[in-house]
Amino acid sequence: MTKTKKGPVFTEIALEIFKLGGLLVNEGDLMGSPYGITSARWKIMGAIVRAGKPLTVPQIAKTMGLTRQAVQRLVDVMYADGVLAFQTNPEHKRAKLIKLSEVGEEIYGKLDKKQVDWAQTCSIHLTKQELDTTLSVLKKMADMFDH
Amino acid sequence: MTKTKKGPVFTEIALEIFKLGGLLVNEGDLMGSPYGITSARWKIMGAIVRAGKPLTVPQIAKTMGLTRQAVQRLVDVMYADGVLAFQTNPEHKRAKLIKLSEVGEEIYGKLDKKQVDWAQTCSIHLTKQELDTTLSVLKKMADMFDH
DNA sequence: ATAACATTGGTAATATGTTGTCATTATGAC
DNA sequence: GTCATAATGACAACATATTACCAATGTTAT
Repeated sequence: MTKTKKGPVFTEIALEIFKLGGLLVNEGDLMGSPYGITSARWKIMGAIVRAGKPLTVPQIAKTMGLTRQAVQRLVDVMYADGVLAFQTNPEHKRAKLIKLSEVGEEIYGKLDKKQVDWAQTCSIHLTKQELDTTLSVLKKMADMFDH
Repeated sequence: MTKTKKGPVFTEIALEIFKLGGLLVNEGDLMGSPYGITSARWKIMGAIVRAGKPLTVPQIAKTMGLTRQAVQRLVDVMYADGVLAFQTNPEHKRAKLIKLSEVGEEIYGKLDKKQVDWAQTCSIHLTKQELDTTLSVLKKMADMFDH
């Protein structure tokens, strides 16, 4: 009896993550559309805000699990759109630090307020324990593949 | 006291799902690369196999949570590559039924074997209960946004 | 200091996915 | 049967992401 029933469940989880990824992008796009912000751009802003300090492009990429090229592209268009600002990096001449512009800060504030309400509403029918377990499992999964 | 601590955890879960989505695509691409199959194409094949019968493009899209256009594009190239085959639909002249070709069946068989081992290995450090709870939460989340 | 190596930015090609639009074919109400 | 409506396929424009490559800049070992 080497078989377990865990493998198939793991597979179902993977498929559900694929589906949910798309659905969550939709949700984010909807919430951000009044401000011209897409899910991808919102996540860039979030990575910077959550870090509590300006970040370089590779640092943002690392945080989000994306390639630096993908982040670079977004950062460039978001700078052009005026929601991000650059700051010279005292420790590195080439790698500029990225922060939110004043406009970006304002937009992010409104988005974040919306998002907090959204998350609270979404979690009404889920228990704290269920959510904690889920987050713990997802983190373990990410660690498993993160290298 | 209207505040709960569930919202922030829900938000963390959403961010983890974004990251895991990318990591899982990588895993699938790696496993499929010996057969020229990417994650996206593998999932199309999986949707058909798991249905147990040929499906139309919109049916595949519905199953996977994608738009029919995205699926149509993949189905067309996979037909050109010879891994999918068409079958006239007795109940609908316009919507052809899609099934795996013989080559597709053979490739899928090998992929599936690999994937079963992979899922079992991945779930070693997770309990059945953790996995069940996680799947349940993810499904509830998907239902929440599925309309 | 210099040489080897790693990091960063930039660019291009490709894959995946969305929205929007149009024409065609099915379906259903009457 | 006819007409309004829905579903399907086809196509285009765009957004997001990857890999691959090159040039420029930093870092480290010697």
